[in-house]
Amino acid sequence: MASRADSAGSGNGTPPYRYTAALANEIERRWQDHWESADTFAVANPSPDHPGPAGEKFYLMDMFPYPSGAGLHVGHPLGFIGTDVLGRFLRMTGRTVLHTMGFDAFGLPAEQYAVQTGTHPRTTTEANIARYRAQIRQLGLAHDQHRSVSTTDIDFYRWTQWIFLQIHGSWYDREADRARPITELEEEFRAGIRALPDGRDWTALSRPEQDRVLDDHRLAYLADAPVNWCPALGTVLSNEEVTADGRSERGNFPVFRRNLRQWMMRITAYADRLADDLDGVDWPDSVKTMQRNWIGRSQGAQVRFPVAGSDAVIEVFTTRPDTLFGATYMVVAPEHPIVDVIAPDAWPSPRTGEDLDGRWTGGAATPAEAIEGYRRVVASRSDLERQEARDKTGVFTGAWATNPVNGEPLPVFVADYVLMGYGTGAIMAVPGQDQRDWDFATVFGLPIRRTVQPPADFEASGGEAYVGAGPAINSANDEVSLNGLGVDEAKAAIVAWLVGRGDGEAVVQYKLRDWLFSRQRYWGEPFPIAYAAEGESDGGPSIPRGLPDSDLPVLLPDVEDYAPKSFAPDDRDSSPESPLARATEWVAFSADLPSDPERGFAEYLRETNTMPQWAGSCWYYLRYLDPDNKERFVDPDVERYWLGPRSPGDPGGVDLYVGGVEHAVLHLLYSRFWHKVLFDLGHVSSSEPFRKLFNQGYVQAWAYTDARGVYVPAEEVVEDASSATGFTWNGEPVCQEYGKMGKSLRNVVTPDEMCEAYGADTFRLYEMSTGPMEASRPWSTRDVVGSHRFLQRVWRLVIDEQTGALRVSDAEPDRDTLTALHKAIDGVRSDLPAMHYNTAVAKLIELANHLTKTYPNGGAPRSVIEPLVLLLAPLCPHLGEELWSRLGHPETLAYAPFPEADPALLVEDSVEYPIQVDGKVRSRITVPATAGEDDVRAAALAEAKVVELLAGADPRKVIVVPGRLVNIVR
RNA sequence: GCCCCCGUAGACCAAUCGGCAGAGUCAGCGGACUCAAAAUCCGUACAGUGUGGGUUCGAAUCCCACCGGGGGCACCA
Repeated sequence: MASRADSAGSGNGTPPYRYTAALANEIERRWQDHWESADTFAVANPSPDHPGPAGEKFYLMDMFPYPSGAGLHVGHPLGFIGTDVLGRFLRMTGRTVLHTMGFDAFGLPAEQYAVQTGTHPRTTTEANIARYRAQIRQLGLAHDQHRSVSTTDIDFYRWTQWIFLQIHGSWYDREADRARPITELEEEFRAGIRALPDGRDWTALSRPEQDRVLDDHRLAYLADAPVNWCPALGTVLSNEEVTADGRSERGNFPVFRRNLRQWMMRITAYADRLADDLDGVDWPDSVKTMQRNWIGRSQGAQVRFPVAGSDAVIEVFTTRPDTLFGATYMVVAPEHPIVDVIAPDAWPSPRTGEDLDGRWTGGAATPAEAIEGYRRVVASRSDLERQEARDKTGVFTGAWATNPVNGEPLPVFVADYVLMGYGTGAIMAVPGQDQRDWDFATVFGLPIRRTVQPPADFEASGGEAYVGAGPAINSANDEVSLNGLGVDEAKAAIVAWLVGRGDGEAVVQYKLRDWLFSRQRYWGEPFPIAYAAEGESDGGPSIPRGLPDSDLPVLLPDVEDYAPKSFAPDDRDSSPESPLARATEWVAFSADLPSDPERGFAEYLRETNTMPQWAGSCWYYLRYLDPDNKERFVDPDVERYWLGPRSPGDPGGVDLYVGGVEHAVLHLLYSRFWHKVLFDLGHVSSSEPFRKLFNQGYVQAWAYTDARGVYVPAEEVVEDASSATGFTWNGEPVCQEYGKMGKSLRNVVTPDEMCEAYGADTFRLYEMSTGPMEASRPWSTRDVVGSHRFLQRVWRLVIDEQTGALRVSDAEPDRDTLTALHKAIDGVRSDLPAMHYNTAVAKLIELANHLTKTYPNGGAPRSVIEPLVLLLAPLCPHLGEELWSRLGHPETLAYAPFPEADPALLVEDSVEYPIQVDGKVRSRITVPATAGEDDVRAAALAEAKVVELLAGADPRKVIVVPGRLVNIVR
């Protein structure tokens, strides 16, 4: 590495004015300073005295980074450089570009560092941000620095708290299908326009009772719900933060389901809109699919099965009501409360006369004993174990339910393949049409009845449950028959019948759960919420009270100890305890809260949880628009200008949002939800935050392990054909593997090293030329020199390496050179906006190579060199500015017009056509570019080799593809 | 298990509508410069597109099956 850095610098024989790393660094510093002092990339908002920038606006955005202590590696800036190239190109084509970068700075690592060292997380965070800013600055990114924000800025999180209060102060009106202020709901209750869900009279309720009714409707609410408790982290986590195998995404610690009282966000109210509105945004299909899967909408029916000898009714959700006649048993989740209601004291006498199947009872003396035993087994298994062991287990509850379609008795089981968290936590089991039910029925000796006719060879070829389409069979009672109907018709028919009898109805189910929004951490936004210290007048649970806007921001208090109470990773019975709870001076305060009007001036206790890291990232793109606004989170006119819909049906939003696909569900779903709440409440004019989303690829890297499997420093590994693995480190063979760049794999390369060794422009060019923006690609330090050589050639075309003088001439370029230039312009102009930077670079290299060859002793025409410099400038802005200024232009080229291709110069004078005979290239002809199809055909048929091959016979077919080829079929 | 994406020279990557497999970079090879080396420059070889079928005058491109790699979901009724 070190030797490469030296070699790219100036050596003894190096000409004095060569474009070396040292010169590049000097140029880059100078232009970065210039851009900063001239405020080149600042962009103004429209205002009454300033109607708005002239060009059509473009709001360009990167997913903002978390400023980690490790700093940037060469993988991080890939997207940042890509958006910068696009932004610079758009500016040169007359667009008004808003591009800046902020920091997502709340979160665990700074807090964990604080716990270890006692340093305040703000200190660490600010130092990391400063380092990031310096690293980003040296890359020459054209950001409007005035608009940069950090989620940890008090000025920023004040508005995060304000938005929380908006959400807390809202409810979802199903009829209007939008959120409305909770005060309007209260008014409707008071006026009697809207009935209370449980039929009580609003005016007869006490104030705390009224408040609890309202709390039940709020979009942010406290709930005792099963949450993901991570003892090792000492905090609860959202569903999205838990991996499929039941561990924390951060740290990979065990997570347990526990009932705890926590803040939730009613994102489920928006499930339909979040799914449907994906149709209107320009996002990758993969991300849309992931969000749709996560929301998991499915159409089906809810059906009620009465329990024999009891008032209890088991309600099930099914997507296949057409198979109702095939139900042969039922299953409820082990945690389902109805289990305790329906289980009889003793095993029922078997209906058929023989003894109850031993497999059903698990050998227990009573149903209660069997259920208790099974619950214990289930609880002791982790989510991971449950998924690995997919053998069906369960136990009979002793209860029988009645199938509403035919009155058949169905034994009711508990089994952990039915989940409490989905649907109603109970199913009707149809083994004939569902593989899971088939498996369970096989284990427990339950009957199997087909109600959909499988194909003829289905069972012969080993088919078990048949889940495909087909005519219904065995499905009729005295009133309704499904037999012969297709699946969809059968569903409609049976649902209509169920509805008529009051036994069920069509419903829609979602996998999406409400969003767990509180964390037991220090380094996050405090909630603007308080609870009456003396409790509620009726002695019921405390009611959370929103603080008035005038009390914002609620500042994070200083504390001695930043750590939440954490526990052994597998201590499932531990309970969370927030670090803020220990800041007793901060927690207790006196106030006269408007949200608690009856109490008057009283003692309150603050909420001691903090918000999750997602809170700030849910709306930062709005603050970029108006970062200094003291009155509002964003001025409505400013929001409408940058984000507003541009045509009917357009959702509005950021014009291009670039980031990794890892946020496909979490961040992108949460921010869409917040944005829609703000839209419903009239605070923003756009109904979606991000009109277009683009997922950039990752820079990956090779890593090497020695014989013990330990990672060795990748930069010290050499290729060695004599080694069995092809690589050696200190002479010892090492194995190559491919993965993320990171400290643990010992393969980190930093942009700082690259800037030092080659300059930022070389680094930018290299990253952009290694592949299309959406592709992941391996990092290869030794390849960077190729980009550097190209920039040296460009430099040499303009500047004499010996004297430093300009080498360009005022000569007229020849026709070939003009065509080469205009082809390059044409290509680059279409490649850059498509973010096909790799091919744009190739076209620039081609042009530079043409010029080098055509003008080997200098004197390339200024009329070609200047467009070349402008074409290169978005990719290599420092070099672009430097050459532009040396060519005699005093103004920055950041807003110079991007060259346009002259179509007349794109066409060659003549075209060479390959002549295929029967698909094989046999000959070539050259015809004038103006030749028509008939001329080309005639010329091809007259060609000597063709005449010879045809031997006088008429060809069967002659295909002329204009500009491409001729194919003659004999 | 289900769904999605991707397989092109030694490596990274190009190839409008199906139309001559090659734009560019690295590495390789040969040469110029040099006492020599580095740097720089010039020149150059290299694959028939993962495999097997199909459609077509013509397939990297479209269709089917399989193999390999990556990602997502995963007992969601």
